[in-house]
Amino acid sequence: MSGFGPDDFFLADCPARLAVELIADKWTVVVLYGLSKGPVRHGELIGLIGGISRKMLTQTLRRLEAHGLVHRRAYSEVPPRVEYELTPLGATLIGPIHMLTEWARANGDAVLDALDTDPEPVAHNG
Amino acid sequence: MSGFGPDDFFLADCPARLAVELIADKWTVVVLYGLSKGPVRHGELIGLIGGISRKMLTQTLRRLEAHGLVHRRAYSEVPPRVEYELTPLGATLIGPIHMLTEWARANGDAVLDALDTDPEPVAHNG
DNA sequence: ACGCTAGGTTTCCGACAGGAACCAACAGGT
DNA sequence: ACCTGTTGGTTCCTGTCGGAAACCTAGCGT
Repeated sequence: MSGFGPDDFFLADCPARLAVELIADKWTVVVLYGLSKGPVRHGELIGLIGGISRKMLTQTLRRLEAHGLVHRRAYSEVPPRVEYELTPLGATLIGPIHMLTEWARANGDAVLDALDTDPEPVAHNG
Repeated sequence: MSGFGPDDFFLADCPARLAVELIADKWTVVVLYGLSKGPVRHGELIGLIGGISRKMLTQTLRRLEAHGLVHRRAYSEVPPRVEYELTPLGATLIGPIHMLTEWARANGDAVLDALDTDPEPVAHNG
């Protein structure tokens, strides 16, 4: 009746679930989007992504790097220069990510409108 | 230079960013996936989604409801029965969500493999 | 000698996730 | 009449995490 197969990533620790939890994160989607058009520097991302802190950006990039989605290229220059780039595996995410961002662009206003419209007192419990 | 337009949802509080942050969340993606095939009861989702607690499920559903993506239908029966269903707006998310879950199914193993393979000491700073 | 730049880490504190226990409402058994 | 089971939800407590600001490293220009 459920319509789902038994391996449908509902199991808490299956690889698919872990993969989703890796990218279903407040900053990860935006960072991946920022990387989707080619190599970008740390500082560029800081300036590009409004509201992110260096700490969270580094943390997010490290996690993606550890999972093989992002490659970190540090040049031995002064001042230091570091570029981040999607790996081939990471590049397979561009499609899904862009679908999400396109959806957000198309429906962001509707979602915000609902916040003001919905509050009819519906009484969730008694 | 950047290749991004100025409205490219990098601004911290633009509707697109808020919409992404609404669904880019540990549980939200899995819950939306659980709803993607039709109305589901609260208890069904609890049994279906490994690892989620009643509290987090309720919280996630309420947030989606407030943003107009999910509709809550409570039947006045005993014991109580509550069904959750995607709204038309919520249904527009099925495509993006399924792309994500398909990606996760296809690449989950690769992502986990990278965790064991990568740890070459790369020296991120000095 | 000093400050600037660029990437990163450390410190501190408030907020939130998560689990367990509790609550409400009524049907049905005894 | 009383107790129990079912279902959905909330409350309480604690550990962890996010976020801002300060600090660190290393060379180059002046």
